[in-house]
Amino acid sequence: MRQPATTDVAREQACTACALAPFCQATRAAPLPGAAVERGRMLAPGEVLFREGQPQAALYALRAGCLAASVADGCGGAHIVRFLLPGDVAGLDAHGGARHRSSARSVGASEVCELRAWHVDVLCAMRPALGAHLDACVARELDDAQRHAAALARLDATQRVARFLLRMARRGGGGAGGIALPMGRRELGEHLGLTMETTSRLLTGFKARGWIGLPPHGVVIRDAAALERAACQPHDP
Amino acid sequence: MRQPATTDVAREQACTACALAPFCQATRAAPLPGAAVERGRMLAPGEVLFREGQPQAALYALRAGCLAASVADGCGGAHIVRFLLPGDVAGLDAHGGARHRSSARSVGASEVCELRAWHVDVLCAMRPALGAHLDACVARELDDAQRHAAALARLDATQRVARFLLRMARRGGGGAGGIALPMGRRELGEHLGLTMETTSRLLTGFKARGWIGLPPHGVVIRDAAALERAACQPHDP
DNA sequence: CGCGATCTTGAACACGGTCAACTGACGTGG
DNA sequence: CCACGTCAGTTGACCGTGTTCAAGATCGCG
Repeated sequence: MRQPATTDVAREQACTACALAPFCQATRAAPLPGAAVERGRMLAPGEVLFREGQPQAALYALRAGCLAASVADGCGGAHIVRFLLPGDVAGLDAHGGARHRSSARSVGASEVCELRAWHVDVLCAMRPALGAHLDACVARELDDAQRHAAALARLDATQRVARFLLRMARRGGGGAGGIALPMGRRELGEHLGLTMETTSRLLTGFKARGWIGLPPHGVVIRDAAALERAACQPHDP
Repeated sequence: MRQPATTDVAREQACTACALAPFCQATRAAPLPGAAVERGRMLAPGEVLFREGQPQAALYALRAGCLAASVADGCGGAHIVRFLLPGDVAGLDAHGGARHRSSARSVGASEVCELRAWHVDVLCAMRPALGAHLDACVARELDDAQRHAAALARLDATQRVARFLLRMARRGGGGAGGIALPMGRRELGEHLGLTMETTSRLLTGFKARGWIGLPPHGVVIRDAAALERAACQPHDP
């Protein structure tokens, strides 16, 4: 739960559940033509993987660390649409088009595998199942985005933070005992539509009630049932 | 601008810009095998086209009227993710999966064309360009959803309403002079993350400043520049 | 040790929600 | 034809949540 767990163990865990596994030599029984996935590119903290409007160069599978996907709000600000954890794919926002519609930035240090865009096209043309797999990934992102919008529109701050923690836990954000929270309070707020201050207050509030623990750069969930309750009923003191 | 303009003229306008045109006999030079699109199914006001969790039966192209796409918020409420206008496609949320992840309800009376799901698969397998076309439609929906989330998270009520009006105008929600607003204030609020009252206040506020006119079931934009300004700078009296 | 960034905590304010009353359009039935 | 009911929209007064501004705590790092 310290800084990004870039051990070999963590990387291999990510690979078995990686969304690009069907494209990857390392995890396939039947080999694919050509060396599909280029592995192990490192990203420095804050480094930008791609930016809104840029032509799509590749798909990226996150092996270790954490990425933030964001879109500009047209008024000088940006909203973090989602956080990517090991095993997730970045760059699918350009699927069916040629240009990225969102940006991706590394939170802390990260490691990604690259699958060149032209390679994606070639492989999907040869194996229709691969194209369908990507379609399913995009559909899941669409569903995510719509549910996120629904949460922003209808839930109060407490519900949003509680849901976020439960979701991170369900996604296995760190496995043993605690969830890793590599992003700062400000970035958390930029994702949940809250200010840094409100986010901080709510987290310490949860901690004060014994629902969570707050080690540095992480969270441990102590009372999931209480969080589930808070995630649904509005206006709970 | 009265009730849904279900004239033949309006229908044909929708057809030329329809997102399912590549699948439709009526608009293609080169015919497709089989009668692909079944045209002209009528929907009563409030009628549900499909619901979250149901298996996907078809894609639907809206010919006339207006649909509301919504997702449940998990707490007994629902959020309207977007409004569909003539020429838009409904049902793409199940692309790459088998079940709908959102619901679609008719606002007022509507008319849709159906393209059976199995037919979509067959045609996409035969003509890869058709599959790519649908991918592009899904990508646009994803982008829409993410920008909508950004607006809900970072913009105040005035900015959201102003943007909504400009967007509707840009989408050609009714052509000559005025935009059709078939949905009620409540539904408008359910889309913008506001209450009926706030939505009403802001619209009448815009009208009082001469920025818009408010005929029944519609809006006319009188000062687009002022709305653009309001859409960006926050907290304007 | 001291500087800077991140996080926490406090107090006052304002935006938008809530509750409530009122208006006007429409449709039904006496 | 008007009385009546309903429903969508409008308007007003009040209040609460989350923001804003500001000060202090905590930690990492040179």
